[in-house]
Amino acid sequence: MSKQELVVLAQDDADGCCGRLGSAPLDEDQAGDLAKVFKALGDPVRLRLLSMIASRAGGEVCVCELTPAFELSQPTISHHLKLLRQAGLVDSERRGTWVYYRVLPAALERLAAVLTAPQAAEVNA
Amino acid sequence: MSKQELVVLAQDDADGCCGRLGSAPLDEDQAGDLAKVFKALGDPVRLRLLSMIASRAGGEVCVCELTPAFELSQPTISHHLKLLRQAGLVDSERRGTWVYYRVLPAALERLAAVLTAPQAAEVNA
DNA sequence: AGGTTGATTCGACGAACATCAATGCAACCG
DNA sequence: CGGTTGCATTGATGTTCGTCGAATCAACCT
Repeated sequence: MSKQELVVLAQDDADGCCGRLGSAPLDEDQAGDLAKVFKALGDPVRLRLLSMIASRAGGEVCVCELTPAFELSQPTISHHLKLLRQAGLVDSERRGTWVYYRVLPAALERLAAVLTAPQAAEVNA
Repeated sequence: MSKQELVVLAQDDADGCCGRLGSAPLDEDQAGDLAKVFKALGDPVRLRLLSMIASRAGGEVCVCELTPAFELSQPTISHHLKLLRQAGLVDSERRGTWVYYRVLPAALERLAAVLTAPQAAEVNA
């Protein structure tokens, strides 16, 4: 089920200091990978889906619970969930009849780290 | 120059607990506003532009320095900078002949906060 | 004023995207 | 087995987006 996720969220920051926006200009590859993830977040429906999954106590939400929360067709919701999966933000698991989605916290953390300023050299006040 | 920025990055978190993804499902408005910002980040060129601006020690970068860093036309770069501006991520100022861009750190911080998990109620291990 | 350089705006075009109806696949149940 | 329900995939369509060339605006400099 969790086939091809993006690597940018899984890498272990081996090269000293990753891809923080404020540390050094991103090269094309880093920017391309990161852009795919942010693009996945750049849709209201996907953001709501992600927040519905992330804010669930048990950590898991059934698709059967997500779909009726929107005034969109079932294939459309499925499509958005697929994009969130391919972005490496969530994972899914089938248990019997139903499919459950779960957030991959490491992905969100890494993304937040990218945005966190490394209080770069006195941002001249 | 800094005309219409999005409000989502400027609000002061008055309503108890903002729009953290893990706290509660986002409503349509929150999701819509946030999506605009993430959409602005969902392009490799804009990410590189933002990182070039953010990683600059002085905090400011001249457009004349950004444009030649890409194999794209000047209008295209200007367009991307405009989107970053409208997303409330950067601000620009004209000084004489040249225009300088600067990151709005609060915007990035707020965005990072949205992605930061509030270690919600025991993510059942 | 006229000319030059830096930057934004405009108009157009192809690519990518969000959406849906129809179909396909998987698991349950009689 | 055949029927039903839950979810994913396919194919098609209207919209948005990224890009460019051309035109425009802003500031400098004779």
